[in-house]
Amino acid sequence: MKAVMSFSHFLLPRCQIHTAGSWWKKVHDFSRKVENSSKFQSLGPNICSFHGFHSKRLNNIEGKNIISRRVNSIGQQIANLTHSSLNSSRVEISECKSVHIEQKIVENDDTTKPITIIVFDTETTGPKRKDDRIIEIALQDLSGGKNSTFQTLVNPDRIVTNSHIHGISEDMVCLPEVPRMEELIPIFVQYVKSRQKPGGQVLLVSHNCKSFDFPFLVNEFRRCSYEIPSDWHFLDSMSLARAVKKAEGSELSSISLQSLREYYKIPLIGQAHRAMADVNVLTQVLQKTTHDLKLTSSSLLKNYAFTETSNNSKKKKKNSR
DNA sequence: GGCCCTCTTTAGGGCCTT
Repeated sequence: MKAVMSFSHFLLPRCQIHTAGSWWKKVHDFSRKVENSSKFQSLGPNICSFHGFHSKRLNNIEGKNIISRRVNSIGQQIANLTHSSLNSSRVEISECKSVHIEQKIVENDDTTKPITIIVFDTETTGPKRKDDRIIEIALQDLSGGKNSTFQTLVNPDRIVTNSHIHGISEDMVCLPEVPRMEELIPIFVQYVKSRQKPGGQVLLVSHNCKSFDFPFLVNEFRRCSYEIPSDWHFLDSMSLARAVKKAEGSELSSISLQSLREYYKIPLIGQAHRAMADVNVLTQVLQKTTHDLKLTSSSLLKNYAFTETSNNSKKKKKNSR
């Protein structure tokens, strides 16, 4: 018999810039909890601190001492920051009340390898992956529970050319208290690891992932001398949307996230093109599409997912033709 | 840029993401 994994839809707080001055404290609290938890310890010592993992790569880069000092001092910064020094919360790791909704995705048959599905979205300074930078990231672990969502603005140290799209301006991100990518990556990786079940797999889902979010993430990781963890699997939900559109009798007009939202009559909570608002929509779109296509989480992983390694191999094959 | 579709595959155009 196939087990059934319920998706939960999380209510606010999510789509807002949250209240005063708690973002570093929340990261700090989160880090401390994760470090102290037996679950986290079981994931391996390299993940247990901000500075511990991928240190070989980090030590090879120019200015390593500066970055190491910054990463190492995050805890101290958190402790030192006062509410009066911050105008708004930039990072949010939240504990949310969950609301069970009807849509479910059929869990994989192979229950020995539980799959953590995390929907994510990024906002950037522009559409060019080589030149532009990430300025906002939001994630939502569909298994729900404590700390199931994560969102943050990111300081890109450059002009934001497309505020008209997402409403994020330089005034909001080019601030000393907003974390830069090199500071955020360890926290980001640690968060994902903390959601991964022991011995399980992780599947990161976004819309247009292959051509947009994934290459942006790869570039940011490389720029900061980190590597995408080899056990991270990615899924582009556009491939599911194409399958739904192609299905007989489908009235889906296009495979954009907006069209999918309208097609499935999903209400928009928050501002479209803000990371967490889009994550909310995609979470529900994913439930609907997997339901329509009768896909299990293991079939998602097997038939639709890719890793950085598999993606590179495919590119090499293509280029060698 | 990657993917899909077609007026195709020795290619070109449109969609999608910001």
